Amino acid sequence: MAGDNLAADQLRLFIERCERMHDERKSLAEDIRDLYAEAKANGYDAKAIRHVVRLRSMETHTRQEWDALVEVYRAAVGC
Amino acid sequence: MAGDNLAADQLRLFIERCERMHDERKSLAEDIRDLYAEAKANGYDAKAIRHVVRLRSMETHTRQEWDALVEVYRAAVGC
Amino acid sequence: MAGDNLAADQLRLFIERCERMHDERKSLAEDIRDLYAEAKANGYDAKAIRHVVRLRSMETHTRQEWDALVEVYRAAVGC
Amino acid sequence: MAGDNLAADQLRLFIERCERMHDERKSLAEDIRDLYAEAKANGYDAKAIRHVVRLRSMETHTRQEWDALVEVYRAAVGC
DNA sequence: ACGTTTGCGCTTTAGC
DNA sequence: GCTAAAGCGCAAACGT
Repeated sequence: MAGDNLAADQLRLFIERCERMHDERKSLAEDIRDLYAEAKANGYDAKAIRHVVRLRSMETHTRQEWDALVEVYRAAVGC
Repeated sequence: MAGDNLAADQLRLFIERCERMHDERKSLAEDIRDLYAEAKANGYDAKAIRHVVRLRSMETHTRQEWDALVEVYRAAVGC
Repeated sequence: MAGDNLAADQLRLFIERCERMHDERKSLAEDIRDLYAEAKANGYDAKAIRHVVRLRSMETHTRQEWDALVEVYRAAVGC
Repeated sequence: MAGDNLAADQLRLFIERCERMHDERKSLAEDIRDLYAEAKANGYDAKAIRHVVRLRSMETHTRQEWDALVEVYRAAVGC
């Protein structure tokens, strides 16, 4: 029946849209990896950059809380 | 010293480029999430779609692995 | 031939030893997860504990270098 | 204050427990590494053994995934 | 809302 | 030394 084909087509189109977006995400992840490789090639520490990016993505007060918590834990073990 | 400021500026610019790409990735993740929400709103099963998308990409990977394994075996018997 | 059987048995035993050790590792990983769950239940921040454990696993001078580097990067972006 | 010291001690003990388990895991990883080295020394192909071990565990996983997918499809058509 | 489970990306190690 | 693979941690997603 035509209605079934139509429904199947709509579902197929939806799935294909999802696949395209997943591909985009994968592609973007590769671009990010390339950027960090470029950072490394220019003498920067990629791991440290990632760390700072993560810190900056936090809200200010969240970051301050995190810093304080880590200080407490480090003090507890003396390092 | 001016050199230090220059170096710090370059580092800052690099980190900001990284941040922008991370933001893009986050934005894309939200888009994907929205797409699945739209699927759900249209009566589709988001989980099933995710499963199918994953299977399609996984089969390729499995096939590649199989091809590689066959290559190993062929090499082992020299043919 | 008996020699072939012997050789095959030895290989099989070896593979089974490998599998057992992989299982042990998996089991240990579960134990670690449980421990962090217990930490959380007692009001500790599991993520912060992981962070400190990682820092402590570094050599002292490596950790100091890491701390210094992060300070430089954080200063560059002002956070 | 004494209460603070007590709390810090408890935290320290917890972190040390975590560290011990991490050490155990690291030690086990080394044991596995040694086992593969022994395999190589005995003329076995370590890579092939790893591959076989991985395949054995993967097949189980794949079968489970397949069973789950069949369940989804059966549910979709109500049988 | 919470805990569990799963997928995804980063890190590190092994092999070439 | 570089590329490929595997372990590991984190975070989002699903069910309770």
